[in-house]
Amino acid sequence: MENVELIFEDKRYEFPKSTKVEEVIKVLNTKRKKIIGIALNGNLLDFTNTIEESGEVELITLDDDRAAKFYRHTLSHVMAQAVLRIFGDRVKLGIGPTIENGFYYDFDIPEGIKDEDLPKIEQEMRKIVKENLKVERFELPKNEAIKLMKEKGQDYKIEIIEEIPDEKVSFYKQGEFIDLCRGPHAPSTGLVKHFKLLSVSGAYWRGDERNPMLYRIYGTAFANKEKLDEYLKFLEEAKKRDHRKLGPRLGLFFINTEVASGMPIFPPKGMAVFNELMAFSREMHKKYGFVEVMTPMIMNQKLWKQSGHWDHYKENMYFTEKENTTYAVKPMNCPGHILIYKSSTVSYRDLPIRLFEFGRVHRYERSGVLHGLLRVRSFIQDDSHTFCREDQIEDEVVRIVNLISDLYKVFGFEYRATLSTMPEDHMGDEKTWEKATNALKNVLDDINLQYDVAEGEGAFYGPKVDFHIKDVLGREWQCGTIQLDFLMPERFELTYVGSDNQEYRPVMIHTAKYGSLERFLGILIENFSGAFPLWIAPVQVKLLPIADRHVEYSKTIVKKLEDAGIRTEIDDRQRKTGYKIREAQLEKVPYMLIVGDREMEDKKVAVRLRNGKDIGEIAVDELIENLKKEINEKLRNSVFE
RNA sequence: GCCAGCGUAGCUCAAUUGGCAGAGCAACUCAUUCGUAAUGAGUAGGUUGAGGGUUCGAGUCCCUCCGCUGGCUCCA
Repeated sequence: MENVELIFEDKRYEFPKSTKVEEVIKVLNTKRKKIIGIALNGNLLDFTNTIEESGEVELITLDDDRAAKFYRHTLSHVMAQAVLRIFGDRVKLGIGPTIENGFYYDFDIPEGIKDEDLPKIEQEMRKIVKENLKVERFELPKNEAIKLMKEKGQDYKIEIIEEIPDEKVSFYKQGEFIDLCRGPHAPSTGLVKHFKLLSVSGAYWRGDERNPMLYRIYGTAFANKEKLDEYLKFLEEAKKRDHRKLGPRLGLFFINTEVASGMPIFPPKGMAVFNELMAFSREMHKKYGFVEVMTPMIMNQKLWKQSGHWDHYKENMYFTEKENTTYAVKPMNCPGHILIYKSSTVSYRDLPIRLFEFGRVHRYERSGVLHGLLRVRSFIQDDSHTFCREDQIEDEVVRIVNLISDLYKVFGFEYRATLSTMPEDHMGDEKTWEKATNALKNVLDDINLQYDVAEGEGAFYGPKVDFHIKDVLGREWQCGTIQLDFLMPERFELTYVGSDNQEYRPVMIHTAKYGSLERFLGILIENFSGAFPLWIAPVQVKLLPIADRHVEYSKTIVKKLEDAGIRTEIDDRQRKTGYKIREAQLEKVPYMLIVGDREMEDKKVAVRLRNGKDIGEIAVDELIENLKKEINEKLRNSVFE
């Protein structure tokens, strides 16, 4: 019989091929407790798997990060088992995978699941954990597997089995519960004690809204109680940083949902932040060779028919009518920029032409998807369109990637890049799409930018590279985007004159860097929990005179700071200093300047930071110099720290 | 849009089984002139998201609509 050779902690072991992992662990392990599985050459295997290849083995104990894959998966089965016990056999199972920080399972239940059912299900789950059921695995040929699922009335499972290409499929069994599953799983239900069910929601079967809606229960689970509590506490803390709470409280924005859902309104403080963000983006665009333009908000629908929006984007557009003519409120800025390109004859010497606009766009979004500033119906994009020759694509895309990464660096944001390919609903032929997609792919590979591929997620006119940033709960939001487009130049018959005096077709690169300024601001609020870096803080300095007799001197300081271009306020109300400090701190004002008799005497100010640090007395000129440095260099921390 | 939950003063939250809508903070007035996270007293603030129904009586029970939250779908 064939043997396999395993290396474990520098020692060699031999086993007959196809030995069960459970047996291997018995031999390898002497003392370790709570072993949940192994990694063989980095692949996760549970107790029920067999060893089919030689290689290096690691034991995975419950506290190993990789253990979560095992016990969360098992918990989704435990949850399904509990649901079946409570609601009976008419429950049909959908899918039940692990996710970041937890797991879920989708159920088809005639009477539905309500929030109040969760404690009941959780209780039954704890019973199953207590029963400490052994988790077993078996394989069946597909036709027998289908027969088994038919007996159990599990229609959705049959659908899945039919699509599995392998000859055999695997099942996992614990007590009376059997589920089609690839694994891996914990060795028994007794090992997975620290969990909590979080919410119920609807989810279409296979994510398609033409399919029936199933009930999805989300849960979270960790290796020990401390980690579970820590995560639950994190969720609580995250709520406090939610931009939808913080933003209005800090006077940054609000949304009047009765009048205009998804259309944020910006009072002075929000506008101050907005202006800084725009000024910075403007500066960067200039540095990277873009020129700023402006185009109308409302244009004749025939423009949108020509661009392809009418055929592929109509559902997301707002329309208005006057004098028997239909106009569209722009959902994108590209057609406007195309008009600018077409307004003169372009020579190959003029290319690339890089047009840039802070364009306000309106897009109809279904009511259920709106989310504070992160998902709105009206927003400003720092949008640009580069018109260039095909041989210039690479340079231009690299230029934009650099611009985006320079921009994000200042905020300290990490991003994830994705390459989105041709969607179902698209313009143009597949050959053009392939050309465009490969062009983008080549650039990304050349500059060594890591990315995931998002199949079918491209824009209707071309493939794109998106930059995603996380919010406070770890949800990712698409911000920057680079879209390569061979099709709109075609539809608008854009041309340039080559050196041979012939006409050629340019290529368009659509991009947004922040993406939507609204969305970017929302993410900023959450990431800094409202305590912005000095350069974007709406109020940068607040004067806090101790008594009325200090107000006049304080106002001379306000004047000095304002003259230096620093956004300054004074709190000259008749309140105690402690009260004023508390308020300024809750407003997250970066610098509080306290002025009393001592400071007036010394011709100085006492500086306090919003984190509570007392910097002591400083001369105003020296303070201004330091603040200017902090602002100009866009530092994220105080120069006094 | 779909599934589930929620909607009381500007904000945070109370209101036994259906039985007189209330508190803190904020606002306003007055007093207080105060040193690193809340000075005191007083005043005002509401068609309980909207509309309909059941009832002697509805914030509370039922229906419809609007909005929000978590997901799904869609997307910057």
